[in-house]
Amino acid sequence: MTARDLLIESTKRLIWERGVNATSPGAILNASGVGQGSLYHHFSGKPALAAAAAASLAADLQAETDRMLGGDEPSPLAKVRAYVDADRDALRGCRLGRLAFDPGRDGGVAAPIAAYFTELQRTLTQLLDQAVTAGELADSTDTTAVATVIVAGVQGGFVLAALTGDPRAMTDTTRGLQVLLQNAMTSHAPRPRNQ
Amino acid sequence: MTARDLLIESTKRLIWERGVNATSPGAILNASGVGQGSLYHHFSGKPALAAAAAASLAADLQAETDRMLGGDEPSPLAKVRAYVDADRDALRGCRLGRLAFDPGRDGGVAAPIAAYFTELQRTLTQLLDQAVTAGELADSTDTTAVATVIVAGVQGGFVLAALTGDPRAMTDTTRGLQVLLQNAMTSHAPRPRNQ
DNA sequence: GTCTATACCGCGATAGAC
DNA sequence: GTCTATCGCGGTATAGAC
Repeated sequence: MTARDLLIESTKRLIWERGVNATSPGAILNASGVGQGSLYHHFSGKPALAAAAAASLAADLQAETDRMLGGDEPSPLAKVRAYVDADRDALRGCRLGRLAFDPGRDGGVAAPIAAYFTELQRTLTQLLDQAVTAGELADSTDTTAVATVIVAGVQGGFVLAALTGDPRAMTDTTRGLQVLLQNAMTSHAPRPRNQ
Repeated sequence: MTARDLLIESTKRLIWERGVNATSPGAILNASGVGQGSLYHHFSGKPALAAAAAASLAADLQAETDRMLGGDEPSPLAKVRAYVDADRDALRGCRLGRLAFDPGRDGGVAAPIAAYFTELQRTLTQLLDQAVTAGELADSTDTTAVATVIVAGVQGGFVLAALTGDPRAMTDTTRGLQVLLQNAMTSHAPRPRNQ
């Protein structure tokens, strides 16, 4: 493994554990076993290295969600349900979401993260639209709102689990999201509104 | 205002803006106009000051939610709906939730925050239980899951808004949560007067 | 109680040898 | 390309005068 790759891999791991701001070049050099000169040879400085690591993390997550939400096999709704129920290490936090309020999240780091979440929200909305077309969900379903609350719910599950130290915050949250999807299904279509 | 209070108020403001780890004693002294000696006279160090500020922030939020969820006037479900639709400055983040992955969130800071969220989740669950008893929600409602996904959804809305720079992430999320509550209502329940 | 002066250390980066 | 040596700066805290 080249020094450049070692630096990126170590930075990715440290960013997941402590965030960008709290990850120092010294810690990265320690973790990677690379000398200081290599860092500043391959990158202009810490911000550039952090940006490269963030882009790689975003690519990793993108690949994982693609594997879960792509393909033609299960129904659109089943894919969304699978995303909600995916295995998550609740206490470690989302590799990207945990950086939302990290002071080290400058432009270079922020861009790939924003792109990942925008794309995830778009993909889920499309799947929900397909589920409506396929008759899996009621016609009246607000697919944008449902897709957003799913992504937000998962991120908030990570936040609550970390804050309380209790991973059940995540499982309770995803159970609530499944209730939302269940009640949106056509067999349980919303009752007529009185008015 | 005493020096001690000035220090706590300035620290609260800076913690909201940058988090605990990225708030230095120097910045606090600058913001408060207090001398360095006063800080270390009233507090053993930065961790103790941060803990006092976190406790004060938690008390502020507790008072705000008490005002919204307490009293006997509106129905239990209407209170929960009001919490979901409360005014929020999405891009600034939740004063407490944004600290979930802050490396400076040590035991002294973490405890009052965890207590606030545990209590909020408990209160919402109770209100939802009352709503079931009152016939506002279906008997089969998983009140723990719904309460948790509401708290998590709001926190995740903050996260997504910050990550994408778009406050609509919060409004889309709360709309999704209202759909969840709407679909959990019983057909015979009186509808809330707002929306 | 509050102030200024001082100290120590690690962060982030540069210089220049090999 | 990689290494070690060095630098300036700010974070965090202590000392001691007033």
